[in-house]
Amino acid sequence: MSQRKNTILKEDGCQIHVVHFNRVKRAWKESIPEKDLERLSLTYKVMGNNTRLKMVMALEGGEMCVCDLAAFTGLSDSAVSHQLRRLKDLDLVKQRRDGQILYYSLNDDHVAELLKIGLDHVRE
Amino acid sequence: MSQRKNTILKEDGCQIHVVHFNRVKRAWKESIPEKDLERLSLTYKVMGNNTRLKMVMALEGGEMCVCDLAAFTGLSDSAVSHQLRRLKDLDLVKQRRDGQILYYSLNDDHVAELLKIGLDHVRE
DNA sequence: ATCATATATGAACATATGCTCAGATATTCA
DNA sequence: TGAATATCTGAGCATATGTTCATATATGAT
Repeated sequence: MSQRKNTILKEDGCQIHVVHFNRVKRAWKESIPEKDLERLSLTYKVMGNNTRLKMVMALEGGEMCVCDLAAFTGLSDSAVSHQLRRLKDLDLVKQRRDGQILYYSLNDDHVAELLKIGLDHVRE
Repeated sequence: MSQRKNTILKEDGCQIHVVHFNRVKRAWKESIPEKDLERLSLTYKVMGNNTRLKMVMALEGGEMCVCDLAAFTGLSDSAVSHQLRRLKDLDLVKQRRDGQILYYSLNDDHVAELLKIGLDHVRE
């Protein structure tokens, strides 16, 4: 294995400098479609915020409505509603209407699994 | 269960309006320490970015050095180095030096698990 | 219908984030 | 030792993000 950077001329004419071009090629070949990557990173990103993460963790204990989550987080109903929409856009939570009240809950158990593994990691 | 907002006077003197105060109290009681939450949300946040996520997924296939990751992502060595530091600060990756070359790899299998569950969720 | 309640939405603004660039470290080799 | 290579770091800047505020929509009660 070479221990020095090699200059590679890619098909598109660009020059790059790498130590292990075979590893780069493998990574390219194994990489998932850009669209999937985009959605995956959005999924982590949406959990990667104190407010939203608090909300998601609260919903682990059962469904709650917007104003409950606002009281819980100490934010305005509006702020909570904005964040709930982001969580819903990525299918992390779902909603159920009962009259004027919208009840939010975790969408599936992937979310709880992500929380569990994340916590395991943080506490290791 | 009441279907109307109730006005609650908290111990700190603040008034809040909630439908289900018991649920809010339970969520408070079950919530994790702020410091853990902060680190947990940082962990998701650091994965919630296209560049860093690409890098982490590439490292699933084995260790790579900075310039390999730069070539893989199409970014500068500097940009990659900055992002690797963020990943390392949260113990998502570790490094090993061999001469001038620093090899980065996934720190533990929590990372791979997070990737797997995230992908399951996105592809559901 | 009209009004009150619960939630959603868009604009605006302050802060955070990601990249680039210039220069600093660290390691190897002559 | 000094030059070359690989990576790191801090500042700066353009863009993204999170909250507030004002207002809109949806449901229920009178």
